[in-house]
Amino acid sequence: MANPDVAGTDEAAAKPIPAKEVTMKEVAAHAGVALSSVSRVLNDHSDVSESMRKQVLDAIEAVGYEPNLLASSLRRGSTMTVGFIANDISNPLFAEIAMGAERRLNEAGYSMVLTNSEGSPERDEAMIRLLRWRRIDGLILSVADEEREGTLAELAKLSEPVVLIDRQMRGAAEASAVLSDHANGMRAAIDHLLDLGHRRVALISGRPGLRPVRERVNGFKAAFRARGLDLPEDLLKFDSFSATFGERATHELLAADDPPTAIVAGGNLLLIGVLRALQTSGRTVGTDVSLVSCDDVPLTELHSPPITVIDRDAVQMGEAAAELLLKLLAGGDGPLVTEIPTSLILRASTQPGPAG
Amino acid sequence: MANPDVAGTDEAAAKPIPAKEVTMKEVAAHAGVALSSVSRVLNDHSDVSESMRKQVLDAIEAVGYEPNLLASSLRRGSTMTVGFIANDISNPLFAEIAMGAERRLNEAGYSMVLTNSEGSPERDEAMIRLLRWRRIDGLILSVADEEREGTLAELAKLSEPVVLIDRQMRGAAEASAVLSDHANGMRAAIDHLLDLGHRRVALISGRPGLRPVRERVNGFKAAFRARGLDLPEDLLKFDSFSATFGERATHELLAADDPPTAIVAGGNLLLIGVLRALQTSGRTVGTDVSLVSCDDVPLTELHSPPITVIDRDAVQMGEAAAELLLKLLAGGDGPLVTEIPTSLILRASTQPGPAG
DNA sequence: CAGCGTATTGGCAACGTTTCCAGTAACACA
DNA sequence: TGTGTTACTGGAAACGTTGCCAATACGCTG
Repeated sequence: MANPDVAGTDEAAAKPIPAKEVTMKEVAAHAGVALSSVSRVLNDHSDVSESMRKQVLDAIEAVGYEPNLLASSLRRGSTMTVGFIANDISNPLFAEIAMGAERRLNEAGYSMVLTNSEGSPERDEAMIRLLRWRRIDGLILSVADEEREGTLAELAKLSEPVVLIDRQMRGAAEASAVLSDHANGMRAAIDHLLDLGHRRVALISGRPGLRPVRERVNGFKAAFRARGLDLPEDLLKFDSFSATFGERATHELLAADDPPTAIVAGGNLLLIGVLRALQTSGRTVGTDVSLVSCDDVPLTELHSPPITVIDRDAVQMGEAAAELLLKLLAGGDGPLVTEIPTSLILRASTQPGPAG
Repeated sequence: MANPDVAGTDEAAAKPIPAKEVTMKEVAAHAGVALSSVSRVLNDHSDVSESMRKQVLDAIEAVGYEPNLLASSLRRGSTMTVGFIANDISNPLFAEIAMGAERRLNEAGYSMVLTNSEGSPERDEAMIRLLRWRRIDGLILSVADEEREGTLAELAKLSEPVVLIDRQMRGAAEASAVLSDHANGMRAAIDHLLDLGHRRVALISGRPGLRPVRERVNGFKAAFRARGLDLPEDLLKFDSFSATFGERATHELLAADDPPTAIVAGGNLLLIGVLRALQTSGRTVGTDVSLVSCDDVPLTELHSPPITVIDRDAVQMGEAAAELLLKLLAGGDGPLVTEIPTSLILRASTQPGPAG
């Protein structure tokens, strides 16, 4: 009576028919065999006769059976699922990392659950917890805040293997990670600018709470120190990795008494802000102000003039992360670390400076 | 004896201790109550005394209980999970749609599983199947091929609600969808170019197998027809939505006898190819060839000259998709369709043409 | 012909939840 | 004191799998 008109009418029922799920039990009944035999066929067990296999497969076909991965995972204790927490999927860089990771994981039979923390540490925590409750087999993540206690606590409760992307966390000497060599990349970029005669070099970046920032600052400092030059402390601007901050910081820098002759933008969103600011303040990239950005995106290549960048292979980072995780899942013991190189791509946005 | 040294040694064991999972059973035992009471507390059932609630919550705290969502979902018959299949996460457009959808779904207590078909219809199918087997409660997707039989078949087997993003599928009059109004956007863009005096207008796009392409072509034709002008059939190039095709098509167009004076790129990847080709062939955007692209990305705004685009709010599309799905999940009956408007953003890449 | 290994199959107890149904105690009322 | 009601609690059966163990049949050896 819940479904008075189940029979007959070919008019599509308003409410989808509850449609009792077809289970292995129905398959077994239809084939006239035991439940366990169906299971054996489905899992390619060795002790299955050819006739049994055929009988069961036919029955599966006949009744339209579809496995229930929830039940299977519950029983097996493994979900064949890996979580991926990105702090901003809309950033093409992360998207590429995710792609690389997913491709490799799929090859190995795992599927990937991608979630977005939108740069919020609270969401990081919530996502880790949720994925843990869903019993993922492993986790790849790039936390929004390396210092956050809550995140560390949530991770500590996770007994499955974890691989960090470009992050290092305290009390997690045991954490596996894929790290890109930002320090050397930045070192090369600053050397290049210094060679061109620039001395007033600005760096606009997110907060040093994150490894990429720390490493880049290290590279930055190293380059100046190596030549016995003073660090232009007043030109280092740290806040968020956003376009709005990039714009604000650039305006501040340009308005100062002794403005920079070169600017390094620490990410593709920051770059957008920097370019906007340069444009509205009427400066020309290259001739008025030299410019270096981090990570190669379409904009850097197609801008006029094209923009010099510190690049790295994001897809490769994702693949490497998946690779490490798979090793750990196979029982390998960590921590495992892969370092991804960076390279400096020279373009017309970097031109000789005052002393050059 | 599987774990001879479980006790005592604080030296971290090489293999993580199997760590028998803490279940509701342990909570019940520790609190000295029945399993069902623990469940009632956890699910905020009405008939629970205050003392019982406290007792159970304390026990949960004490034994460090964590819910097993697999078991819960199996029993309940609902996973509170929605699948999202994108055909290219690395495209910022899809990333924004995904963000919008996830945000809205999270508010409603659902979590989103994002997967990437990388533009492959086979992967589309595999993903739909996998998500079905994982017993998702609903699906948002943008298929790679609207005609593909296999995809239709997989979708037909899915009894949960589905919302398409910018797609229309045969035999799925019953499919809910979020559609953007590409036809009017393109119509406006072409009108604009015709007003400027362009007659030789080229369109570079993916294959007409996808709704956005069909709709744009409709808008394109409508604009010409409305003025009694002949359609420049030779300037319509359809293949893939890739940068390489954009580049190849542009070279072909420019090399022809009567090259276009304006080009419309049907997507942000195509645009990259078009710009590369224009650059290598020494044409200046705006003065030599007018240019219109679809979807506003950083590159279009910051290019010199800035590029005129047919824009739409991608985040809003994602939110709308989630909204529709939530209505369907709440028992509303479909099909539901939301149309998202497009708008033409005029920039310097479109300049007067020969007849203007 | 008894005995035994081999190959295959069936039965059943898990996995960790939720939910229905009964049961209990306390209490008020007649 | 018996009865009905209310407010809670416990027990047990699901949900759809998998994997262990026992059971069966068969062919072969001694």
